[in-house]
Amino acid sequence: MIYSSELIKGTLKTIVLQQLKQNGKMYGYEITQKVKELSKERISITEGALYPTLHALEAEGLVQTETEFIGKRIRKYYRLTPSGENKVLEKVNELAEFMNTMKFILDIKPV
Amino acid sequence: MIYSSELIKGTLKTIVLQQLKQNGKMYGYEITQKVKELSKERISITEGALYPTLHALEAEGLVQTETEFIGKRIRKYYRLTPSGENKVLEKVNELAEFMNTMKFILDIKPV
DNA sequence: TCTTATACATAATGTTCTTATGTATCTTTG
DNA sequence: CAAAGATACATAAGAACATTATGTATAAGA
Repeated sequence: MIYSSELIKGTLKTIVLQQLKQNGKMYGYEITQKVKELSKERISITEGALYPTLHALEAEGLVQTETEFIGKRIRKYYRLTPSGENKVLEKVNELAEFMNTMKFILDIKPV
Repeated sequence: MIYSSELIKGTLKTIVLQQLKQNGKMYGYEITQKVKELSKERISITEGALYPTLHALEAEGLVQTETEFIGKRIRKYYRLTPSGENKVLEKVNELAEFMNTMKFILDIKPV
């Protein structure tokens, strides 16, 4: 079952930042594949969503980039800046608390 | 701490439907107050978000309304239709699974 | 050689929220 | 008793963020 896209809304930045935290440096396409794999095909990050998000994170100073050439093909790596390191902790904590609140409100039993 | 609004995105319909399931019938303002109370002030549903959502749920046939007068003031009660009863189960299950997937991806430890 | 995968990016569009505004009644407080 | 705040509905303009479509280009596999 693929999660309906509206659920991803609001969590995309957090997912991206946490992936960068866990893996040091990653390029865009790699992030989409990693998230697809981790979610067992249930979360697909579209390119139209990912790239603007990465550019926004860079503009906010939360990530920095380095460009590499693999043969002739460009590859743009992203990694967290120090302020990105702080931000990811905040974002993940907030989401964790939000999910607990939602479980309470929706009366969802632990598995 | 108030949850940043982007987290609510995509979960509002589910929250509203589940409230109606738990409480039988409710009016709009009552839903905002109940959710505020349950979330310990951390989730505020704005009227600009709530009323269009309720109207959309009605247009989709998931809820039906009955209007009451309290003195001279109107009060519009919403309750689930049979198809709304099915939908709320779907939506809550999907959200529960999504949250489990997110916990896994974000490496969030159980409390 | 053709298709699929890799890899970036942007633009038009759609959805859904926030913020602002509007109307009106009821209750509390100085 | 007048003003302020709470109750209760609703809509419109604007912002935010995603989808879908499109574009460019290289690499790998059938």
